Amino acid sequence: MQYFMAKLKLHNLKFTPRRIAIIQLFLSNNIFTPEEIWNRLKKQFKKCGLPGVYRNLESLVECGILAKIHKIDRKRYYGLCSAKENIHHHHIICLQCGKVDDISDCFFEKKETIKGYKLISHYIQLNGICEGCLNK
Amino acid sequence: MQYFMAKLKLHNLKFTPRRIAIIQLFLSNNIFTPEEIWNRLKKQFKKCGLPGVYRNLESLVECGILAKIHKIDRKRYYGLCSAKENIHHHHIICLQCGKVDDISDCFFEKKETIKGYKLISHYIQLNGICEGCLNK
DNA sequence: CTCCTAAATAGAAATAGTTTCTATTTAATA
DNA sequence: TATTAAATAGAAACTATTTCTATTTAGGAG
Repeated sequence: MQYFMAKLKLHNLKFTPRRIAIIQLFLSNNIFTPEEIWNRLKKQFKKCGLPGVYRNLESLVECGILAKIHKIDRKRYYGLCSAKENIHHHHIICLQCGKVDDISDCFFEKKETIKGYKLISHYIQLNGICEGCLNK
Repeated sequence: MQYFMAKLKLHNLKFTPRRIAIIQLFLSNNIFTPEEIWNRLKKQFKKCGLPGVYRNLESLVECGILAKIHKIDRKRYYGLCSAKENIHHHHIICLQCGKVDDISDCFFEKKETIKGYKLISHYIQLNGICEGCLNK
């Protein structure tokens, strides 16, 4: 928790009960949609607004604690991001348990051009089954 | 146009004026959101519904004429897909003119596992500046 | 410990993007 | 030309997300 507190502080964000609860939910290493987070928070806090959840998830991304995960269902997912800040990396998620891991080995990072295009940015999302789930 | 007609036929889709118009818009090689397509179609057809545009774009993807393009702005984009059907490929888009090209050279295609995860699927979106725009 | 201020919050309402539904029309075969 | 599956418009519903306003709170300064 100290680690997260430091990250928040670095970005002038406060260490609120709401945020502690959100971070704790993510410590399971699962990915969640804003609504899933909201449903869980409502059990802990009798007052709890969905817009607040959206805001918190976004600020946690800003300070590098969470990462946005894109799936085909057009919902937003978030997961813990363990990579050092500002280091180019992507994420692989386990389709079974929702676990997220960082992938720093990126084919496109060094490429300057591809098919005549000057590469500016890219987005990679990997989906798989994690070791734990494979061994079940 | 013959080419597209054949693709549509293969999927039991009709060659309607609406679809011809949509395909023609994409022949510029640009990417468009459903709403952008709709705005352009409204000039040609006095009656024209947005749901119909959505349906058409989806069916054109189904038969391999268009590809879905993902950008960060949470809107749906579509672009012409020139790749042969069922061939694993990704897309690179020009951030300046919106041109789309296919990338068949994929680093992850042969990889079976990565970081202990058994790879199931992946999504790659490349953004760059095309040769034409670079030379301007 | 108390005051202060920027940041966080709830809740209501608005917005944006997309989908569903129903009735009508049309393309492309027989 | 008749037939029928597919395509359509338009209205309405729906879902995810954002904006707005007023109130509350965390955490540093004194």
